[in-house]
Amino acid sequence: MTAETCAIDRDDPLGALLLKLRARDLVSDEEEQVLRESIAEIRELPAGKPIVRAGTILSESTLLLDGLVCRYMDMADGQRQIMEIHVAGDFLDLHGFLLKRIDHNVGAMTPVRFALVPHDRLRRITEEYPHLTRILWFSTLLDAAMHREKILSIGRRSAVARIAHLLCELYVRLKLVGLAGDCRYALPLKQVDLADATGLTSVHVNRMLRKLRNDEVVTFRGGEVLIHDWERLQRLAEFHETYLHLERRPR
Amino acid sequence: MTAETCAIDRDDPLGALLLKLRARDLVSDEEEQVLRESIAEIRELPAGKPIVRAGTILSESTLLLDGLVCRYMDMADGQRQIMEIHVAGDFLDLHGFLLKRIDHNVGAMTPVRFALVPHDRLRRITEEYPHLTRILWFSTLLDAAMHREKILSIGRRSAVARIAHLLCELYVRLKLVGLAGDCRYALPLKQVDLADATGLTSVHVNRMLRKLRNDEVVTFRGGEVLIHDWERLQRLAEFHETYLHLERRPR
DNA sequence: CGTCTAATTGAACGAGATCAAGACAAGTGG
DNA sequence: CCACTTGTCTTGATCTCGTTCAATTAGACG
Repeated sequence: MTAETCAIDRDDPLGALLLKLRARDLVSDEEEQVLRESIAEIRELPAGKPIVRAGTILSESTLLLDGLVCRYMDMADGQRQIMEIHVAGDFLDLHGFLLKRIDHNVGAMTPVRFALVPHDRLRRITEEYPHLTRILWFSTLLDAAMHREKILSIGRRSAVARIAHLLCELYVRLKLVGLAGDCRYALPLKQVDLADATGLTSVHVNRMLRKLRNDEVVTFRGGEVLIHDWERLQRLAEFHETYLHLERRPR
Repeated sequence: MTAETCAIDRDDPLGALLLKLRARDLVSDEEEQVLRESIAEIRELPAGKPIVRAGTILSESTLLLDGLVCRYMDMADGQRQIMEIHVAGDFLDLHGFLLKRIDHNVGAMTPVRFALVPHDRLRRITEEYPHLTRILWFSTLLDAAMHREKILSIGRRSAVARIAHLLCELYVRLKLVGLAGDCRYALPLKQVDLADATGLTSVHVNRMLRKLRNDEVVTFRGGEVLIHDWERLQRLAEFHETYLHLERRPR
C-alpha cells in the first residue's frame, strides 16, 4: 500500500472507481460530475475495525478509496467465511442501497479510507440518470459474478487451486486500478485471511503457499505477492478472467 | 409440480413474480402493467435442456414461470457446481441485461415454461420507471445475497448442514410463491443435482439424506420433500431467513 | 529482552471422496 | 408377459485431502 498506491491520484476520490467503470463502459463527464457530487464525506479507519455489522439498516453506501476491506459472515461456532475482498474503487455497500438491512459484515482488513455516499443521492441518480444507474447496477452484478466464481472455487477447486485463483483475481483487479505492478502487488493480509477467504484452515493455507513457492509459481510473503509464472498460475487455478467482464460495451 | 402449481394462477405469467416482489416492496398497478408489457413471448423447454450457455451474448432475459432451472459452471475435468436453483417467479438472466456476455450456464432441471423479456424493454424501464428499476435491481441483489449464503454454506457448513440449508431455502422460497404446502413441497431433482448444488458427491448426499431421514428431520424421496421437524432442520442448518430480505419496505 | 502475534512444522485424525458392486424402478422391444 | 436396458439409488470398503491438535520458530514492538 505504499509505492504503488501513488500510481492513481490519491487526491481524487473517484480515480480508482472511474478506472474500474471505464474499463467496462463509457462514463460521461456529466456522469462523473454527478458521482463526484454524490460523495458526502471522507473517512478513515484503522485495520481490523468493523465498518458495517450484519443486520444494520444503512442509509449510506461507501466507496473504498484506499486499503482492503472484506465482506464476511460468521458461523455460530466462530468459523469465518469471507465472501469478497474489496480493493480501491469498489463500491462497498451499494447492495445496502436497496437491500437496506445488510445481511453480512463488512470490515477493514488494513487501514482504510473511504467515501460516504448517502442513499438519497443514489436514489436521485436512479431518478435522473438512467445510464449512470445502469452502470452502478452493473457494478453490483460484478460482485455477484465474483460470488459465483467463489462458489465454484470453494465447491470444486482443490486447496492449491483456490488460493491460486484468489491470487489471480486480486492481481487482475488491482492492476485495473493501478495498484499492481508487473507480476507483483502488495497484499498486506495474514494467512488466516486467505484461509477465511478460501474456506480452508490457516495451517493448510500455509502448506499450500509453501507448495506454490517451492514450485516457483507464486510467492506470498511479507504482505507481498510475487508471481513467478503467470501462465502456470492461471492454468493451475483454471482462472479465466471472463467473469470479470473486462469488455467496454454500452450497458 | 402438479397439485401445488395450481395455487398460483398459471395463466398469469406475472403471478409468481408479483408475489415475490410484493413481499419486499409495493408494486403499483402501473408498474405491474409495464412488467406485463415487457414480456415478448412465452416458451417451453423439456428437462435437461440448456437455456443459456456461458459466453453467449444475450439480448433478452427470461422470467421463469414454471419448473426448476439452475445456473451452473463446469470445471475442465467435468465437475459441476450449481450456483443457484431458480423457482417460478425468478428473473433468470436479469444479470445478462447489463453483463451482456453471460459468465455461466443456465439449464432446465425439469420441464420449464418461461417468458422472454427483450433487453430494450428493460432499458426503457430504466429510463422511465425509476422505482421499478430499483425493484428489478433489488431482485438481482437478492441473487447476490443467496450467492453469499451459498459461499458460507460450502465454505463452512458440514455436509448435512449444507443439504439441510438448501432444503430450508427452497422451502421458504417456494412457499412465498405458493408452491410449497405445509412442511412439504415438490422437488423433482436427482441426488446428483443436490450434490452439484452443495459441492458434494452424490454418494455422500445419499448418505446424508439417509441420516436426515433416520433422525426424522426431513425426507427427500421421489421428488418430494417432507419436513418432519422444521425447527430442528433450521437449527441444524443454521438457517436464518434474513438473507432473503422478506421485509416489505420502500426500495 | 520479554511479550505478542503470525508463520511454520509434525503427527494423528476424520469428513468426505473414490471405487466398485448391487438393488430397484421404469421403460422398451421381442 | 417376460427379458433386457437404462438410470438412479443404495451400500460397503478403502483412500485422501484437509483438519485438528500441539509444539516450535520467527518477527515486531515496547
